[in-house]
Amino acid sequence: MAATSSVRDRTRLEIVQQAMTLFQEKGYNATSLQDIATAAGCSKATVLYHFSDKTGVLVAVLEPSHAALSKLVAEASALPAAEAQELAIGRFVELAVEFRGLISVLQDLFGSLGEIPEFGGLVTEGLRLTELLAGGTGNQLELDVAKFAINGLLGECRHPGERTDAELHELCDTALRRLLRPPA
Amino acid sequence: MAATSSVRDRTRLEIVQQAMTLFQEKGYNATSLQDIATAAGCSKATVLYHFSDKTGVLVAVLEPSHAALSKLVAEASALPAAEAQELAIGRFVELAVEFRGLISVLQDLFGSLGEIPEFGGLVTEGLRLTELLAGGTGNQLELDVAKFAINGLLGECRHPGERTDAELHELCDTALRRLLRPPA
DNA sequence: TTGAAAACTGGCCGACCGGTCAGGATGATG
DNA sequence: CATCATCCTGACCGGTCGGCCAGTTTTCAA
Repeated sequence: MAATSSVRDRTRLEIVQQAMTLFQEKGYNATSLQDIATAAGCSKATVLYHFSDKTGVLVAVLEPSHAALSKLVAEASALPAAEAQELAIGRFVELAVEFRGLISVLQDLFGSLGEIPEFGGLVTEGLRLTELLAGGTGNQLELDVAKFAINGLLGECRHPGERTDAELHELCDTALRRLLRPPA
Repeated sequence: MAATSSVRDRTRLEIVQQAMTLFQEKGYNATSLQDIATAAGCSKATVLYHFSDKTGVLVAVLEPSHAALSKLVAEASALPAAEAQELAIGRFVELAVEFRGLISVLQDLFGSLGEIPEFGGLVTEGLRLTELLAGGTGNQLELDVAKFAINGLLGECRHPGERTDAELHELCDTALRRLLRPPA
């Protein structure tokens, strides 16, 4: 009974999907509410009827990937350092490939992400992921290299097409394993 | 006789310097012509008197770093692959540190850089740098890893303060040398 | 000193932005 | 069929943006 797709749900879904596409193509800031509304086949006012404001649309677009990241960090955190690093590398690469289109959206907002309360957790989990990738050592250089790795990976996923998922996966896996030293 | 700083040159310089600071602090898109004018102590119309449009200010701000990149690419291109790679790594790291503040500006514009004619050369030279860093091999994976490296380095230079130039230099050098295999 | 060229500015314009609101259309329920 | 909540929209608002232009001020050489 809960699975019936109400009119509400259908419209919301259409808005979120079209917004996701536009955010990936033009970036969050360069996409207007009118753009989203036109693509979704409704009026700008309708978008704002379903979402509190433009940020609300962004939160909905990013929700699945955010949840996946949270899950990864939680699982890896429960493991010893060495296994946690191994798990983090493998699953993070998978995640990056799966959500490759959304990554440019994130990069577009890196400076202002912290200012949106809904994304406080995302920032925290990003930092936690850095530690996991660094292999649990407190070594500052290794931590910074891990951040370097994340940046490289995020940047690499930006340019669309041209690369299959398999190719992207191999590239990210290779680069991460060259960069990240196993923990001492 | 050519070195006398005319009124024109003094105002232009002030505008460019203030614009550079603002672009670094808030990003290009988030900085308005009025912001630049206020910081430079003149009116918005004056900014547009000295520069054709907002893009013109950006071109002037980026000109020194663009020139430095061109020089690096030109010098390295004249060398055999192995020496070219070595030179490219060392000098590119130095460049990144020297212009670290401007890098966030570049990243802010990565999607739209190609649309500005003045920056066509910059994009071309970025691609050429990729080849040089990859060690001249046609190997696609190594080329992609080189791009990965550039992205990581650019991303790492974004966050201001906190890291001294020396620390940033060490980090970038370490990461690049781990990532980039010497040519076969 | 003077007059033309260079430098500068206030005020204005059209476009677009995110967001609000009163009211019309639609669909489920009795 | 009537009713009422849900869904949706056109019109509008205050604000910011990049850019333009007519006209004033400053500079500087003759």
